[in-house]
Amino acid sequence: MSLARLAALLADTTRAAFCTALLDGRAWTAGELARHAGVAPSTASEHLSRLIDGGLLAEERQGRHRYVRLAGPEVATLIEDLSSFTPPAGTPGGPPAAGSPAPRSLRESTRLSAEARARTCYDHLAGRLGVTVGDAVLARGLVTEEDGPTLTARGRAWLTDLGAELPPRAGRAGARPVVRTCLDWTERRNHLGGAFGALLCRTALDRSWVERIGTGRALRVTPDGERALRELLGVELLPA
Amino acid sequence: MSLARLAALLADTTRAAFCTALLDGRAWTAGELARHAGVAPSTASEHLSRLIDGGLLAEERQGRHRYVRLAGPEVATLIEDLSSFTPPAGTPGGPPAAGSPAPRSLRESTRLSAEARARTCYDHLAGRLGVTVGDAVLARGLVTEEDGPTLTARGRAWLTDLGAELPPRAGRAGARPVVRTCLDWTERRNHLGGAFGALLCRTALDRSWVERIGTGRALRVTPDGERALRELLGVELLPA
DNA sequence: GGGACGTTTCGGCGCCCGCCGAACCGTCCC
DNA sequence: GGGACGGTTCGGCGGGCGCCGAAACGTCCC
Repeated sequence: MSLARLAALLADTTRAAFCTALLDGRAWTAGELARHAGVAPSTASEHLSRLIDGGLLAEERQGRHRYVRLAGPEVATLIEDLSSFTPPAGTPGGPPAAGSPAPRSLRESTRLSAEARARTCYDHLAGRLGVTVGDAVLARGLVTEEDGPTLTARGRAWLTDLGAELPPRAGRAGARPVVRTCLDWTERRNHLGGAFGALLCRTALDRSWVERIGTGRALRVTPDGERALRELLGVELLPA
Repeated sequence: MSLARLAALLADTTRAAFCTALLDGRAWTAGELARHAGVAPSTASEHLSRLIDGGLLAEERQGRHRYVRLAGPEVATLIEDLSSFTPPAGTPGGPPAAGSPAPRSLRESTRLSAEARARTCYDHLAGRLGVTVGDAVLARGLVTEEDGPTLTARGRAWLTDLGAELPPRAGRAGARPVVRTCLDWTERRNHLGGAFGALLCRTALDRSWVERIGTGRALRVTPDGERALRELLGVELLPA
């Protein structure tokens, strides 16, 4: 596949909307995506097939449902890179954004504020929670930003204490970078991505420090989570 | 500009060919690009205007010529990222590649072999020279690949000895990373990019360690360059 | 001034692609 | 079995976009 072909996959507003939606890291059904983008199910179906053929999405069939998700972290990174190339607020999937219509319903509005508080961004933490954790990790010297974000020896030890382990090839040439900064749409500041960010998020979910709210990308911090944040990172969360 | 709009700029084979050509880091005239891509000058003109409007290219008018180049390192990185996403040999701008027609002329063939030996990849070194330098820098501990490529203290000292200086904000959040690996099209291995790679290339050109051959991206290593490589990096170049 | 040349603007053509609705297929559940 | 529902396939429509050639504009050089 050529550069042009790959770009063409993302060059359609509907397909782009699908990909941005899938940036939450979850699997969506074809119908959900169709409604989300405001197109007929038949149209969505065709788009999905093209995105899958192109290797951007992976599918998983369950009964009469067709679940799709981003094919991998590289795809998420690619889409983030492209999106962050042009952040003039108001992009679909972006922040409430001046100039874009205000949320039309109460339901919509609570969803937005929940997502602003804490959510996933592909496979890592975002929203105020993500930015706060990122700041704390930096302040405690677990990660340094000298010469590009890097996990320090201290950070490595911290992970070991935590009982969490990075994938063996993380950071090697061609593999996923250990630490990546990712521009947070709602906070307009960086949060942590990369293998380290993903590991943190996975750990937090595994240990029930955070839970999914409903079917979206929004998260809730549990009491266990608040305690863990305080003890491990010295972070005191503001009340919602 | 939305994700889709940005992608649409690269979703056309002609515009993609322009961008890949411009990855050599030089400024091309509109006519050169038109001939390179095999389209009428009028067509090329329109494409260029769109790419410039979209912020991917920068233009500079000189007399009756319109010179264009990539708007910045971020653009180069973006295009590299997209291209490297799909390296099934035979891509335009890629390696000679099995399945693609062999070079049709002697001129073409010598150009290709010169580029395979040494060339620029946007603003850093590529080809066998680029890969060799990358290996040496790694072997001497100037750069480490633990946890993502990073410049070491030793590398920093080496730069000072050399009298070369990184831009002040390099590596900071949002700024250009100091070291980046970039997949080499001809060698199928990584060479060095990022601010460090660019600095090396600039220094080499400034001090006449390498020279441009003709108007393309190909480079020639000068006798001074061979000496510098030997003394600074312990590299012995193979005869062409 | 005049000719060569690089570039741009404008019409016009043709194709590709995204969209929908209708019909159909599978799965799930009563 | 039958109905509801999610997804897919197909035909057809419309718009956008890339292409070219012709004509015009600017610059450079004789």
